[in-house]
Amino acid sequence: MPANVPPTADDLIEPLARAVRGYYDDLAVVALSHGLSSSQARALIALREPLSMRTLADHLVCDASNATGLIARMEARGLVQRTPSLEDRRSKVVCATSDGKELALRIRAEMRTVHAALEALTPHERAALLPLLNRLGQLLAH
Amino acid sequence: MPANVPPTADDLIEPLARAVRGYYDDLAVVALSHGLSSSQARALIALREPLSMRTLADHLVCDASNATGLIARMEARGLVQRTPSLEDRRSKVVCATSDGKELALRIRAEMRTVHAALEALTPHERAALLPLLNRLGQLLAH
DNA sequence: TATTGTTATACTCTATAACTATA
DNA sequence: TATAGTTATAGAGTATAACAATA
Repeated sequence: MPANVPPTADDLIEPLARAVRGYYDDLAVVALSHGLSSSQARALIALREPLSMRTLADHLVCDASNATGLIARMEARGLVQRTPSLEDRRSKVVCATSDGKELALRIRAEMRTVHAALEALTPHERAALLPLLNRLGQLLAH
Repeated sequence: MPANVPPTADDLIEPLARAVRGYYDDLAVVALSHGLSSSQARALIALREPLSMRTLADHLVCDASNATGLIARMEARGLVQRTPSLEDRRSKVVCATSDGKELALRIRAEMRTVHAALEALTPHERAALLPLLNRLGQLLAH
């Protein structure tokens, strides 16, 4: 048995990248099966809470003009809705419709590879992983 | 203190999604700063080892015709190279050039949010996280 | 017959630039 | 002046269909 040296941040990069890629591939496949691009899936997931166009574009790390087209297509499909903001007359608020919310839930539920992976973990592993994921999520949110 | 009930797979989905999103956003921003799209960055990272066009397309979860255009643009930029396969004359092998390999390393190194997050973890947390990420990565690889 | 890679086509994603309305 | 959203435009990503070469 080697000396019990704690791993460095660099030691974690590669395993983290693999896990992330596995998750993202699953999401892309499931979203595609519902006719959603990855961007649309990300937008729909972000729209659990209503957001302004500006905030949504920031969240998607894309230009505002891109968000316009993206949301316009999703609105034409009945997944989201734009309404004028009451506070700032320049601004619009985007909400997921009931159809949109339902689709978001279904996509999340149909990510079988991810679900299977998490269920394959032992209760002990899950208990150890949860606080670490919460920590990571907090630290990674810019 | 509440009863020590181990978390279910569902309890982990949301924290996992947040962590993944943080990682992926960081990657997209850094890749963009080098003029690479997310797809190109994914391809370049996948090309640590030479792959056939077919295998690469499978890896990127996209159609083969898409891989053709993607790799053609990267080849024009000198990041990758296509050579005929010696074993199967229908097939081509894609390799990252030295420029391509260097760029992949730089992108990985410049993901400062991810690095900072991993470095903010305590040695104990890192030691606990490493085997869990390896498990997850293995389970998520389809 | 099946598979690998490509081309042609059409649509979506994305950034830049220019514009209107509002702050 | 600065900001929110849109439109126009151009280049990149993506799937479908059809094709040539090879297995």
